[in-house]
Amino acid sequence: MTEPATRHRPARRRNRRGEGGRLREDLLAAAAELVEEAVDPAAVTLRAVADRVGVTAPAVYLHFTDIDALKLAVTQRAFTEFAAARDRAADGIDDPVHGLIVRCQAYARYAVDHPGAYRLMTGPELPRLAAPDDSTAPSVRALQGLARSIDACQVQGLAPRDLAPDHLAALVWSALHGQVRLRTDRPGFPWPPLERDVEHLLRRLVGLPPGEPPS
Amino acid sequence: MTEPATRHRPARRRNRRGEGGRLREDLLAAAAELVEEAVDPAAVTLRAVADRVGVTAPAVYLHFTDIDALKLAVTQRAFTEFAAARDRAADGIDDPVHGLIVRCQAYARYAVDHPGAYRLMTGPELPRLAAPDDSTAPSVRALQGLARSIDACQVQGLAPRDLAPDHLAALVWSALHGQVRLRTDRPGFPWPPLERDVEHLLRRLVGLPPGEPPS
DNA sequence: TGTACATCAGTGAACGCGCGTTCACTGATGTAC
DNA sequence: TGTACATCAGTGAACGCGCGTTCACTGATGTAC
Repeated sequence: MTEPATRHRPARRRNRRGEGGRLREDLLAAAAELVEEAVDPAAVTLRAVADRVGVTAPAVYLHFTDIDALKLAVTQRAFTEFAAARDRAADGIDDPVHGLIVRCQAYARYAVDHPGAYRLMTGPELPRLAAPDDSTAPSVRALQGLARSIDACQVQGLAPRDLAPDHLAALVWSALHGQVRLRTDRPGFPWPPLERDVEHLLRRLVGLPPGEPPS
Repeated sequence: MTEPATRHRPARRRNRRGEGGRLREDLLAAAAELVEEAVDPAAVTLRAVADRVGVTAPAVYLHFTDIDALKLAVTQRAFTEFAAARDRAADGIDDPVHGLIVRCQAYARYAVDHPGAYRLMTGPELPRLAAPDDSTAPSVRALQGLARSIDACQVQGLAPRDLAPDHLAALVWSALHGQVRLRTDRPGFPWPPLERDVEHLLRRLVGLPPGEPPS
């Protein structure tokens, strides 16, 4: 079923003295690759990561206290990249409605294109890896940003005030999450284009006025 | 971290001749229990199931060809129960709007109350266990039922026809899925009451008229 | 009603596997003199 | 400029564990006579 982990270990040169830290980067990159390739998150093992880098298993302990620390580091890096992708998409957009839609589209696009990282960030594994605060903080911050975007639309009269921005943000977030997870887990289903669906969700949930598609 | 699997094996009497089939039921029940208890689906192992029943591991092979067959049987049973719970909730309701809302609330309620079974039914594991048709058929059938409910609302003029029932059904399904999965995976978040959120989602996505809450 | 026997419902021991983790070590390389 | 040496960046072998799966077996029990 799964390939044995001891395969294709590439030739690798030992780092020079003082450059041992490079292995840390290599391990993170390899782990991120495996997270994306593996359908089953349990397939991301310490030995598989070490093997992909071309190093023996104990070498991982030079930079991480255990396999959980490595996974947590991968997750934290993913959160940073994820947030950056959303910021990049909304960069320079002034219209709050347009900005809200584009941000949510970027959310869904990144998640669908990085299903492994997204699973790690939102799945049941993170609470086990991180302290309660660390595991919820990034999501809570993203949610607050979403609530602010919705509030901006409401303040400018572009959306009705019938539900609090916080509450709407939670509804939108969960709807986006469902879109992403179902598309990832049921790829055989004839899904409509992602960006259009996200726009539909937003317009309907937030009550945005109909307008030309932003993308 | 996890309890060793070889714990608390209860005293168990061997079944009488001709009643060996009871073990099959016991195994299914024990596996379903473990599915609900385990945060990590990988913790539902053949040995853990056998141990819970009070039987040695090889006894499982008396009734299932391998561990995947057991998991698949658990999943199929869950699908049946899940559908029955929705039917039960909507039983005797004539108003299509009310029926639609109640059905979706029953969907979300069952899923939140049986997170393990729901994960098995909608997660990435099922496609590996079952043939493509078997893995999508129950969801597709449920989705068609949802589309019919939405269509009924549209036909009676209780919802706008601005989006096809199929498309709306997919949007609603994914939104429910997101609600359920996030509530399950981030239980620390201050979620509003589930039934109210489901009603909000439906009214907004489908465009139902505001009305008194059905529950 | 009593007994031999076939069958049924499992058991017990063993296998190879990959896992995370430990420990003592090695060999290249920068640095001090 | 040459050399001794400390340090760095890993290696290699081994551990105990739980896993799924196999195989030969055993002991209770229903049935045929």
